[in-house]
Amino acid sequence: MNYFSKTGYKGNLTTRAGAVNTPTFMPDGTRGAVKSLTPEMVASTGVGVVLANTYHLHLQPGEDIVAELGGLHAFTKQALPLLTDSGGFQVFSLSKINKISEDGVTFKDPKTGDTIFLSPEKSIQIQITLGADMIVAFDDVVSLEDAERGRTTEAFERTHRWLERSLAEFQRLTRDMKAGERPLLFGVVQGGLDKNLRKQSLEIVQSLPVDGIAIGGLSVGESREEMHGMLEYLAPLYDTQRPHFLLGVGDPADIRFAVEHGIDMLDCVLPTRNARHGTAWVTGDKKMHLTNEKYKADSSVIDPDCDCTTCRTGYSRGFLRHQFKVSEPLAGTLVSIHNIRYLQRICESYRK
RNA sequence: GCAGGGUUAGUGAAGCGGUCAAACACGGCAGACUGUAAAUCUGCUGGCAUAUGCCUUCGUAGGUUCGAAUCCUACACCCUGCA
Repeated sequence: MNYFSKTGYKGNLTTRAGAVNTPTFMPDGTRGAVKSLTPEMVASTGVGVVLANTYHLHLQPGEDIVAELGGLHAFTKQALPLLTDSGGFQVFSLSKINKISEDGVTFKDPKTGDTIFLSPEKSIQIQITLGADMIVAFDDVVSLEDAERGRTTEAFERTHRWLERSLAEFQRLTRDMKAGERPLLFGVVQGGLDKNLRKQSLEIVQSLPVDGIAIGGLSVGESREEMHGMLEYLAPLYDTQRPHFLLGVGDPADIRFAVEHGIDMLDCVLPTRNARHGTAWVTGDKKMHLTNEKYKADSSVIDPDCDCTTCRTGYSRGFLRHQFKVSEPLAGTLVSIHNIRYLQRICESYRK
């Protein structure tokens, strides 16, 4: 029943900022903060790692400023181990404003007019300068539409070439670091919904001296069956000596499925975005729309079985609904705490 | 008292003879959101059936017209000038 015990990472994840129990859900603090939460609030949810994003922090305020202010931990006042995403996802999510070449990707921000260039080397440099404890190789993520146009193979191949470049740059920059000071590098597996490509990609990534394996290119709009099918297919192929990080997943049912199929780490914007939009998860993985009229005079907490700070403090559904209706940011904050805790509890339930 | 302007769905506000159950905004209701261009976006929002349909609405009461939220008359209330 507990597939995790058979395929999951065997040891605790050890980073230079401390050990992390797995499986673990990691909230996204894209621009250096988990939206609407203080580091104390984030810590109260029991999470072990917080993410930040290379693309966003490079654009603003710039990694040099972050470094000047003491690095990501000091800058964000976040003591928990930090993981930066490479900016590879922005190749997908900002595909309308970027241009991909073998060398790297050029982004043109339509708002600021800024042009930024990201390459495997550049992404690793930024992440090292930011001071993250775990970093991710710069990959080429394809959208479903692009996959239909046959870009999957191109992105798959490029991701591996870029991984070798990322790894070389990583080794160059960390050469003089002591073992305990060196951040961990994750390579990314691509291949779209093609099992053959996925298998090859996993073998290539696992053949390299990376510290962890990330599964990318899922949860980009494919069906749940397709995503689960791929996770099920990859599960027996994992090297259990290294942690497996499923990028961008998120939904309680997907987290359960992923963890039961050998995934050790997951990150997602869903708990915080849904929270800001008024949706909480409750026992049974059900969604609760707190803005619904039926909660107007509801004195119960979001989920009586939840041990998050929001539920334990006793904030009522009626109060939360009211704060949402009057657009008070506090509502999103309180529900973010609840949702992150909900996902973390799922992960904790799989730990031995 | 005289002259002029106004009264439109929960609110604000378009419309000024037919294609008007009536733009748009807000509010209301419901939903979506998966490595954050997302405190965002989508649908519905007179009533009843809900697929095309029917019924009652545009201050009130009459009238003109094949046809009125739109034109005319009277009345009610509000605003601005002059008394």
